[in-house]
This record gives sequence, C-alpha cells and structure tokens, in this order.
Amino acid sequence: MAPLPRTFYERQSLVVARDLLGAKLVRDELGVGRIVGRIVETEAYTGMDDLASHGRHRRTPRNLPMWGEPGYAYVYMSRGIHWMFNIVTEPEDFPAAVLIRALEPLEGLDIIAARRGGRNISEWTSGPARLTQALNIDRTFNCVDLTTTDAGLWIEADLAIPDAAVKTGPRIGLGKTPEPWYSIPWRFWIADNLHVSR
DNA sequence: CCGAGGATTATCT
DNA sequence: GATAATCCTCGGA
Repeated sequence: MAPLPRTFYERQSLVVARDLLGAKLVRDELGVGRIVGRIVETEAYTGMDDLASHGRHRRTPRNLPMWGEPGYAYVYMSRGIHWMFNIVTEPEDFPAAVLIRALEPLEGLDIIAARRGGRNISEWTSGPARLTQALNIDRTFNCVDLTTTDAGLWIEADLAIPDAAVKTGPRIGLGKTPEPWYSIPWRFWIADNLHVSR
C-alpha cells in the first residue's frame, strides 16, 4: 500500500483529521522492525484565528513547518519531556496541522511492549506522547515528508470509518485558551475504541 | 476510583 | 519569566 498523497493533506484540517481515522501509521525502524498502528483519535488545529494553535503566532522557528507544504511532519516537545506528532495540512502559507492523539496497535506489538513496559495494552499508544514513545518518534522527524517511505514513517489508507462511528468533542489540554476555541469540537475519535485517550 | 502535583526544557512575550 | 496540544505516581477514600 502506497503512502497517502499530498492532495489528501491539502484540504481543510477538519476534513483531514476526520478522514485520518482508520488509516494506518507505519513506522519502519531500521534495525528494529516495523511498527504499525491504526489512527483512532486526532485533533485539528487550523489558521491564525485558532487561538489554541501554534499557528496563532506569526512564523516562528518552532511553528515554521505548519506554514509549509502539506504532508510533512510537525514534531515538537511539550512540557520539556514529551514529543507530539502532527501532520501539516492545508495549502502552503496557511498554518494548520492535525495532531495524532491515539493509535490502535496492529504490528510490532513486542517492540511496543518493550518500550511501554509493564502496562496494559490500552495504555500503550492512547495519548499523543505515548504513541511517540511507542514508535520512537522524536525531533529528528520534524519536517520529514510523510508522502514517501524515505524517512521510515508514513500513512496508508485502510479502514473507512462511517460517520455513525465518528465522535467529536473539544480538544484536550488547551489550558487558558479563550472561547470559542476552548470548546469547539475539533477532536475526532472512533466510537467505543479501546485505545482512545481519556 | 479520583484529584493533585511533579518532571523538565523549548519557546515566546 | 511564564507557560505549555502530557504522563505518571502518589495519597486519600
């Protein structure tokens, strides 16, 4: 299966976030193996008006990938300890991205188990920082092209999730973000999936 | 079961 | 200098 093409990501963040549900995130790690997870939870961040998004600022060294071409990775550190994995969306010069919040482990379960040691399987990849630990994604993936397999990280279409199985709600962890951005339902997840974050 | 607080550093005002 | 698109542990019930 080929990686999803750039045209997939060059649409509104809200549409991309919803359509990524059910797709596979594939990590081909040299010397380690192949780790695959189904995307079960996402969040959309879009435009300078979105006061919860890093794109609310002008171009800065950190958010620069969000202003670039769609289909590239935007990886940044949160709280000094956690890596967050996003995919840049919408046309160039418009700051937007989709945060991948949770995966359902499909392949490489032994590798994930070793990295997420001792916990219940539902805690392996059910959170944005948990899945970057499981897949060993860090800042070296910032700005890599996800529409090729070159970087060892890409996304493939797989399950189509019907509207009836898609749930929406406010985004998580926004702190003091003002309304309406604090409560706007730009978080998407697959209903009743065990691997969605709390 | 639930809520509080600490870890730890890049980033922006 | 304050804050952050989080996770984990611990204490109390």
